[in-house]
Amino acid sequence: MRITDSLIERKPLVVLLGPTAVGKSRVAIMLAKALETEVLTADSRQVYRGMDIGMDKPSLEERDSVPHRLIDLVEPDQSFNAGEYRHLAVAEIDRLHRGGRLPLVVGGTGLYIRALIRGLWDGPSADWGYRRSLEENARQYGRDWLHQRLTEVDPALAGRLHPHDAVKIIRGLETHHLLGRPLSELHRQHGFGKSEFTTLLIGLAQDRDSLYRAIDARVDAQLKKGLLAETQQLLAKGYDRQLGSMKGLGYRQMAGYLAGEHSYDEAVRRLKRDTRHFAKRQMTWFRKEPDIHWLPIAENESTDRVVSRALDRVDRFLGECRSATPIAACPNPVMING
RNA sequence: GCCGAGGUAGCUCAGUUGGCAGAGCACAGCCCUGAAAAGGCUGGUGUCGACAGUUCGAUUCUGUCCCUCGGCA
Repeated sequence: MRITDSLIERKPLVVLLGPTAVGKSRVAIMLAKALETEVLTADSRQVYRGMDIGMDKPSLEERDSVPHRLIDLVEPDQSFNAGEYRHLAVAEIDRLHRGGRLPLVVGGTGLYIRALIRGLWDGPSADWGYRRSLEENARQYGRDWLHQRLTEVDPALAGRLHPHDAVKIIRGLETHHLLGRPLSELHRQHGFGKSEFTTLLIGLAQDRDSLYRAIDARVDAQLKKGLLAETQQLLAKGYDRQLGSMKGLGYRQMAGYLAGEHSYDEAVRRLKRDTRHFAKRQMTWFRKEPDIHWLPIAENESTDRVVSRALDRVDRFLGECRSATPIAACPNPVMING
């Protein structure tokens, strides 16, 4: 399906999101075929090469049938972040638009999706050397030391963050260190207010119990496919357990077992539990995201049926977009990002 | 049937020398602007097995009963 130039001007974008194990990837492949487009993954973990089973990447056959972009971008010991993601994703979307295609973004990383459709403040990425020195100081002077430092340079942000939330406190200190300005002020200026795309957000929703059953089943399937062996290979290549990528679900728990910290059964129990907790956090995030069109799906509902319901929604979206003369009348009102 | 141990939160259990019950796990709610599958916060009313007695007051003491698990028959 090609879309017309007048439509392309509006930069239409379809995003398929939802918690882990809800079946996004399966639906996405069929949706992409129907729309004659590609799958742009919005998953902070599928960017790592060699992490296939744990990150539940689509199979090679699936990737053969429909091009998947924005996966396998870096090695597990390389850093990646929301800013890079946005940069690359915008380029892919642009490429598809130029070819008259409707871009389809699929994923469960809430921040990446938000960053893509509403932007990020224009700041520096991580300074790992500085972060490590802050962590070292925190170890030496106590848990509240970082928070006290942040109170000195950015009291507004410090007031908003819990004293134990070291990751976000460190980002605030880092920004002040690099730019000399409080992060809270830069955030306020950005405000997530602008969207450069006309976006349809489709959320796949499943009732909690059946989603949890799906998670358990998927973990069992991942183990069967060789999650443990994959973890061993990654460790053997020298990827340390402390790496962000190795802290991903699956590798973290398997590495704990391999290090003799707990039994295999305990690793499996933890993996299932942690995956449930993760799914829950995803749902909390998405609940707050505005303008998501939720598709409730039944436990035994076929992928075909879900896809056809999603396609109906996409058709309606394109129709609304087409008939709307002023851009503001599009379903997801946009302000063109100057 | 007899002897022993036990019945307290969804689960495993602690505890109350008698004064409106508490941990771990599970579960739920939430925060989030370049680490985001990361990181962080919050949440415990539960006929303390049932009934009766003693007591100002019983989940705690006493009695009877019911149930579970061992052992002996």
